[in-house]
Amino acid sequence: MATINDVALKAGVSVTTVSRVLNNRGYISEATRKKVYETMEELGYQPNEIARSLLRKQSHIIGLIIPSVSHPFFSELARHVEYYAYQYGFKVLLCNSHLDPGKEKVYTEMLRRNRVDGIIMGSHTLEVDEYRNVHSPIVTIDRKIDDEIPFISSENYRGGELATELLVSKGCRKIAHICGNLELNLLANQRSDAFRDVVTKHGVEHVIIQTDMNVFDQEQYERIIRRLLEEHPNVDGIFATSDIIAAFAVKECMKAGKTIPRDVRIIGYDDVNAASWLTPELTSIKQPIEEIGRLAVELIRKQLEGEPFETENLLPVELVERQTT
Amino acid sequence: MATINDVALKAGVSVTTVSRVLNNRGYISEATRKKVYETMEELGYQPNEIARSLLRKQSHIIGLIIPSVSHPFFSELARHVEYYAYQYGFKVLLCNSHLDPGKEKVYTEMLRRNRVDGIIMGSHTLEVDEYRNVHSPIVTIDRKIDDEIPFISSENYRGGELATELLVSKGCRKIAHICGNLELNLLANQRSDAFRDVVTKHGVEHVIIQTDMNVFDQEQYERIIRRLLEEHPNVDGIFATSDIIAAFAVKECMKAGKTIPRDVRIIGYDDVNAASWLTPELTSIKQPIEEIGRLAVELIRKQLEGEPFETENLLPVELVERQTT
DNA sequence: GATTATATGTCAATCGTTTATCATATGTCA
DNA sequence: TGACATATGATAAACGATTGACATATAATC
Repeated sequence: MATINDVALKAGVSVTTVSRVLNNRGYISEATRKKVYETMEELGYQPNEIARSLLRKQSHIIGLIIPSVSHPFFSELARHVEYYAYQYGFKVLLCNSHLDPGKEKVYTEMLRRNRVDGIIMGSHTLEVDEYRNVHSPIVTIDRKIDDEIPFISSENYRGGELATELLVSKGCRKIAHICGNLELNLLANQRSDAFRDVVTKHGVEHVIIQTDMNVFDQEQYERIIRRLLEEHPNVDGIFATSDIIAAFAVKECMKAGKTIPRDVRIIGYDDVNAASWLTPELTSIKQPIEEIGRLAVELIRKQLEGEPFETENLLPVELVERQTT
Repeated sequence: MATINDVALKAGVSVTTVSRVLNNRGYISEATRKKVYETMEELGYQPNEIARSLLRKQSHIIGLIIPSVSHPFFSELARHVEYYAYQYGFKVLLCNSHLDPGKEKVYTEMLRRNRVDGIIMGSHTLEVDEYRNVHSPIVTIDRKIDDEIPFISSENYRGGELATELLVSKGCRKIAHICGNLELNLLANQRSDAFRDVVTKHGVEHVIIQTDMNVFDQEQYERIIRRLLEEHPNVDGIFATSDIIAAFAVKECMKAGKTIPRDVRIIGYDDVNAASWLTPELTSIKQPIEEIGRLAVELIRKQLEGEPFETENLLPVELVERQTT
């Protein structure tokens, strides 16, 4: 593979000159500039970014740690992160933690060894101290670590409120709430707080069920929901904490011979694309996934450039009513 | 950030010794090894992989270029690629081309500048020559470039056959086939060849409709299918070339008051996770996505290590019959 | 004719690591 | 005693670029 030396040699100029052309600094005549570009073309020369990174102490790489790209929410998030990263001149290193603390730790170390410019953390099984040990700019999605590390989240409490209020206002008398693991210190848990509050306020009967949030075990979802319907056959409203869970709820309800939304009203969360692929189309609480992705990259950039930035970033959510309520 | 020099200084040994510990070569006493490890721990030292990459001329990074991670097929593929890459000690750089030839070109150049060890190409808008210019190991998904570059695909013709035969055997009299852009030189187009052959063989009436394969324009799908149902109200079988398209077909058919599978039978392709989230669950042709991902990484590895490898890799497909047929 | 802007070159240091070479110990074994 | 194995160090080159300092040459400008 051609080096800057080869280019200089072949073009009959010095490496300094080639470097000047490459980086647009100092005086360069149009003639040599052209000559150099031609030679680079002929040799198929591409500057070695690794050498540049070493010198500049900037890799222009952002590490993205998420539970799994195959979860619709994170796959959409990853797409937007990649899109905006690219706009700002960053590349994205993809890491799926599968919510395994060991893997998550190893990934943060790997990213550190590779001197990434920043890390976007969407998976949270680590202890607070371990985040501080990372030493490079971090942005956290849906979890507040401390007052230093910026995080992005949407109005989870508001979302839970909107969802629950909707079910109540539609006349549901017994509402089930299916959420992720409440042990994990996630801001998403505020949705469940809101659920509890609203349902209590209106004196509506309710059930809360926790899952592992593990998309790969789809059978777990089926099992949990089937059990819910068996133990509480009179449930007439379900608020699921993700659209995927909601989709399974729809499926199991229909299997049980219930008509949606007549017998059971169901609302999901996130409003991923898949929510509108379903029949009936899923009512959901929309998170601004694109904006979350954009902001995450933006916050890394601001930290790098020493610009001031907000630590708390709460984005608005929105009720999208479709056919399941 | 601590360097190997800092470690050596603090541990009271030479850099050579630290390097020997780090790379497990030469003689090292247990005592110094321990001392060095402790010092690294204290300093939070992580070796600079950029410097290593420069010297070793190996970045241990694989570039993954796909149309979009938010398309379920590619999001699952990306997850498996990342998983196996990690097993082999590679990292994954994510690139979404959005099927834009310009972006795809720029991405291959970027990956080249970053000296990635290999590229997995799942997006194919480039000319054959441009693949050859990449110079690093490539694996292509679903497209054959030439006799040199290895590609992975599944038995597309067989898949098309299975799908079409199923619809015919269920008694469909007029079958629609919705496929991607047949201009792109993709092996997936063989599904359409099979469709044509089977349908002709049985003398069954049929329609073929092309789409842009652009997931982000979901309205396009809706429009296309709505038009199909208007212009050919007597269609009683639909073979879609992706599960997403099939999901929209299900939705539009139900909107048109048709019962599935009584009035219209629908079969998708890929068998992504989402296929079983739907109600009714989608019949589909299953591609071995995990194996495709595994093999892709494996083929990069083999090229790097100079091991012999197969150029043509055709993996088996499987009919998964569910509720839409 | 002196000054200045433009254009290019040489040289060497630097980024953080690895590794080869050579040197220098000490300890062990025949 | 000599030959080896073990353990560590000093030194320098290399990976591929960038950059500052300094030199030199031509052309344009006052």
